[in-house]
Amino acid sequence: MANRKVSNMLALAVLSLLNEKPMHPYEMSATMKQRGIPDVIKLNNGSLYSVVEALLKHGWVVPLETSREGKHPERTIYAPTDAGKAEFHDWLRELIYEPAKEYPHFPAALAFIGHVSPQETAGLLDQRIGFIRKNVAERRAGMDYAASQGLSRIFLIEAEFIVHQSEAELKWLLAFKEDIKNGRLTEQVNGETAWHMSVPPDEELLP
Amino acid sequence: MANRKVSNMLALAVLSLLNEKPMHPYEMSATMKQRGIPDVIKLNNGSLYSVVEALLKHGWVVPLETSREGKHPERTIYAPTDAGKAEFHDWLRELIYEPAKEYPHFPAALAFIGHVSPQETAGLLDQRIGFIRKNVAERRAGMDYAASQGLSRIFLIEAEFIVHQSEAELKWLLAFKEDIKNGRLTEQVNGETAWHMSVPPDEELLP
DNA sequence: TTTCGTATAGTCGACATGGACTATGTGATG
DNA sequence: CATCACATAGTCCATGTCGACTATACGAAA
Repeated sequence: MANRKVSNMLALAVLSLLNEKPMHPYEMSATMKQRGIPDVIKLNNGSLYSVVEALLKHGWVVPLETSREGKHPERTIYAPTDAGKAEFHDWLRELIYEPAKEYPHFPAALAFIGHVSPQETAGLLDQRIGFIRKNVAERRAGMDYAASQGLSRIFLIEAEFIVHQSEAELKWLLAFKEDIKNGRLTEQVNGETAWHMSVPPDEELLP
Repeated sequence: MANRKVSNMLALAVLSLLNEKPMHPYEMSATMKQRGIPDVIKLNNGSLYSVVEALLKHGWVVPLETSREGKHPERTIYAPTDAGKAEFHDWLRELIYEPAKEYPHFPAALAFIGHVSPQETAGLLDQRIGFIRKNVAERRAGMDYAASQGLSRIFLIEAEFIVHQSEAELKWLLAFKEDIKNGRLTEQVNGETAWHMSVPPDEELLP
């Protein structure tokens, strides 16, 4: 993947918004909130301003004018440069066609699940299942409401994806729990149910 | 979720390794690589040393001894404290039962897909599908090899999860492509196929 | 025998991140 | 009618992160 000079995903959102019309950072923030962007891109004040600063430094945006309203701090309104527009289009396409190398926490934690007993693991998985079901229900409700207001499906497509992946995770969690309960991953060690943990003698695991 | 004093997942791996036996950072790094940890936790030199430093500062680990081999730099061997062991167990459990709030790139990019034409999107999705199929095949091969060497399934459980989620994504990508091709998301705008993009008049999208 | 790749072991510094903070105006609430 | 919460607009800075770099040793290839 190309090494983006500004890699924070907030910058993608900023470029997208400026492609619609010039804005000052605070308006970007408000617009993003209204559109639910913070559900998929971590938004916080400090990062937004420093990301805009970075975009400026690399010539993707330029200040158009600065104004002030009453005694509020001064506002700087930014517009995208041609290079900024090109960067946006190129970056967006790359994000779609090339899977990013990411490190979600859950699979990482699974790598150490041997440190938790099978019974306790089953209980923890139950709690996770509860949380995810709740998240899915909430997201579904939000989607239904937005659709009922006349918003096209294409604007909700990222929520569709997230719900789909969450449901896949639910399926996997239930199957994993079943495998624990049915003893397909465990053995009896002096009366206790423990993970079946055999390791090749030489640890020759790198083909 | 509890605010971990050291939140980098590398720290979890470090604590896990030190729970087995005291080590110096370079040995941790080598052991992690041998076990395939870098597939699920981003490992890099600089981060490892600063994470160990942070663990030390917060009292999760202590230096046991420092030694040197020839003219190589000095090595500091660390051991976990009781607090460090407790932190490890608590953190690991939390990661299992509570879904983390994460921001993967793909759904974020989907939120801006309106900026790419339906036809081009279909092409990009095809490329993504190709990449993911390749990743799945490679991971499967690695799992099969490890299993053939006698490694228990529980040590491969994170790879199982990742493959499962990747296959779910593939399914979704194919369905999305179908919806584009069948015109379930598009309309004709002066001869061109474009996304159907209606927005409620008032943008009253926050219930 | 020089050079190349790789293992050993760790340091450094530029940049990114995000929580906390400043300061003002305004509508609501008790 | 005081104060509380929230909107407006942005700054600051302690930490965290990670690529690049240092320096030594050693076997193999050229």
